[in-house]
Amino acid sequence: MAQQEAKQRRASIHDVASHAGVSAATVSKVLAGVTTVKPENAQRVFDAVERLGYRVDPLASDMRRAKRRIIGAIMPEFESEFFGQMVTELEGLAEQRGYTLVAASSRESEAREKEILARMHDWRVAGVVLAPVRNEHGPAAAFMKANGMTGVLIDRVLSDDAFDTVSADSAAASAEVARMLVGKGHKHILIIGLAEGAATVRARLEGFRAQALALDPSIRIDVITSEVSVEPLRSSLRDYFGRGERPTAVYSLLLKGTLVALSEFRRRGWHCPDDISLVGFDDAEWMQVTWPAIAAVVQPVHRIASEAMNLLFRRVEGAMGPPTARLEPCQVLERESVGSPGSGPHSGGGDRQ
Amino acid sequence: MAQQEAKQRRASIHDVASHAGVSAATVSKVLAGVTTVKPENAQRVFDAVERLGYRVDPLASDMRRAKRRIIGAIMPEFESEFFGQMVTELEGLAEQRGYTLVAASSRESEAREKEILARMHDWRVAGVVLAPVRNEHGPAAAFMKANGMTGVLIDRVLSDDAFDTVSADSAAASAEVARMLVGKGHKHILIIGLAEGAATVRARLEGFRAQALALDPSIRIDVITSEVSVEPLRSSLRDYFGRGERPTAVYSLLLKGTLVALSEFRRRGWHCPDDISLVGFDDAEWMQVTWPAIAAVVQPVHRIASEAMNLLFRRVEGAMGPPTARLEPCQVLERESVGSPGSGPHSGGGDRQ
DNA sequence: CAAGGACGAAAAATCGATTTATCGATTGGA
DNA sequence: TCCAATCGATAAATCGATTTTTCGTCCTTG
Repeated sequence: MAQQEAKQRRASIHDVASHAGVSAATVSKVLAGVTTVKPENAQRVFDAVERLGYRVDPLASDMRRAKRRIIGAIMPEFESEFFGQMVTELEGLAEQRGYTLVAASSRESEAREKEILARMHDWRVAGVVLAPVRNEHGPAAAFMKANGMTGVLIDRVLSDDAFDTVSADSAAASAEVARMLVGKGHKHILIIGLAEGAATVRARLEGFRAQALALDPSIRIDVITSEVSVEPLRSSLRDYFGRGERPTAVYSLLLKGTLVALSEFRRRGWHCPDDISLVGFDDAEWMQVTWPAIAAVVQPVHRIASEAMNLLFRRVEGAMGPPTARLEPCQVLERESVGSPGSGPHSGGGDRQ
Repeated sequence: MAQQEAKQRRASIHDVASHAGVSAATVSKVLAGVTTVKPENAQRVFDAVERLGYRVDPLASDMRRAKRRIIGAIMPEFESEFFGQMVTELEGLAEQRGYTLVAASSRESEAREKEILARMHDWRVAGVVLAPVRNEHGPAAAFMKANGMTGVLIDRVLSDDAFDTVSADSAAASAEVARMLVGKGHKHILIIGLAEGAATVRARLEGFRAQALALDPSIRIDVITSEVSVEPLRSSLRDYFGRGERPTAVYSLLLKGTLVALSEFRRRGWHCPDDISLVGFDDAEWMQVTWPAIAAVVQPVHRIASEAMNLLFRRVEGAMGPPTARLEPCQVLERESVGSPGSGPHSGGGDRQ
């Protein structure tokens, strides 16, 4: 029954109307749950819907409303666990409310980010969840403002004067990492990160530095950053170690940095935590199955996603008022990659101290 | 200029028409590149478009065509590198052709997979790229057939009687792994995998077994599979080692299995490749920065994605003919996790041999 | 000079739903 | 008994494009 006509063309609201012996307007009202329809007619509509296997065409349905039931999501990439989980969460939450999520990857390019946003504006999306490539002051956010779009900024942002923001509490998490490392007796720590991720990465850096120095003013903290990509970071790190610098711990402010640090350790034959300790911002599944397991800061993906969607839908429904800036707490997982300096077989206090 | 009216409502084709002093139909034709328009009028249209910042509304534009410029993508998950890259690739390819990609995660559930598909059918997508949870014979593919949808199946499929399929050449890659392990002298090899991924995983298994036995008929190959999830696999593996089984190499047919194997090695304090060798199907960035780097089969994500899109668009444009089944070659990366049996310090031939 | 094309553009139909305006029938009150 | 209010449902307008049809000119030709 439903099989044969499926091959042809799908039933429209008019087909349902004629089968039920009512007008299309009545069908629309019945399906919208309006009560001013005679129960008998409503039943005939439901029967016809059932018989024809009718389903509302979301595209046609959205035509007549100003805000369409589409949410856009723009992430810098999909390849990492963090953003992968984020998209999964956002998609589920959008679907729960009857919205369709259109996700796109800016591939770490601000130009592309803006283009995608323009295309989403063409679609007249109800709202956008944007994880900016750089920070909240980029061209994408500006475009959203200029065009009166509603949206929420996540991840690489701290606060904004136009949009709600939701991020992991990088500073607090970094302070906890500092307590952990200083508590273990580390007095020379290297921090690696990208300068580009401005707001958030700076928060991670400052959160760590402030806490570490408060605990031990004599501590030495070196910082290596790269402007844009990861590769310069790798060579800087190589130079740094090549100069004979021997920090007893490394704190990476981003996942790719953790990988770079690990591969440099490999090159030099250093082992964690005997030769050097390592903590990374951002957790990944593999980190707990390696020798040693890598200590990491876990971002609350689920909370960030659901808070972002809550805030977004509040705005979509017309909520006014100043933008809010939320920080969700992270969890710091202490694993085997962190030890006390000088406790390993190779030991070595380095050239300083 | 463009700023102020942006806040209000966007310019429609009729606004452009009246500004240019022509009809909406003419505007549509000019933008579609029809040549039967007087150059003078065409210029006026372009000017008006420029002045108003007009952009076609894709939703309204799609209303009148049977096949809409939307492509659906359904993946079992977004969290792994493979599917993350896949979505990125697919999105880029769809965009190149002026299509919008709507991606959704089936979260490894066939029921959800079918629901998503039904929703995409509601959107009247031009085509679907489906990476089925289980294989090509699931309810999702059946739904697509029953509803006359056009689509391409990827990844966990071998061939289908209705849809084009594109997968990594699992069998060939596994044969190469077999050559590698047997060549190193391994005579007792354990294979772990999920039974569920039927077609592909079976191809990986058989591809390995056939080649290994061809090279050395006396070789012992044990197989541990779990029906659905990874956890049973973990406990089976634990039991297996607990019984005193000591294969000299493990070949994992899927990424999660590689993680499980690594974590079991960890529990027992075994090191690669001294105590046991390890090869995994599917590569990940972290695998080359661990001690040791993990040997892996790399799937040609880029080729799979672009082949899938090529085939899909060919069908969207009306191409007929029997479905094709493509297998794209993988690359096997031999890394430090693979050695010769008995060469390590702990050595140990196990209880058999 | 009238009929037949050719050309360019406007008018109108269409896609599939939602929403507003309208209409007919029933009911109530004066 | 007549007008007004109420109820339920239909007709029509709308959303923003595309596509088909129609229409008016100008040109050509017998």
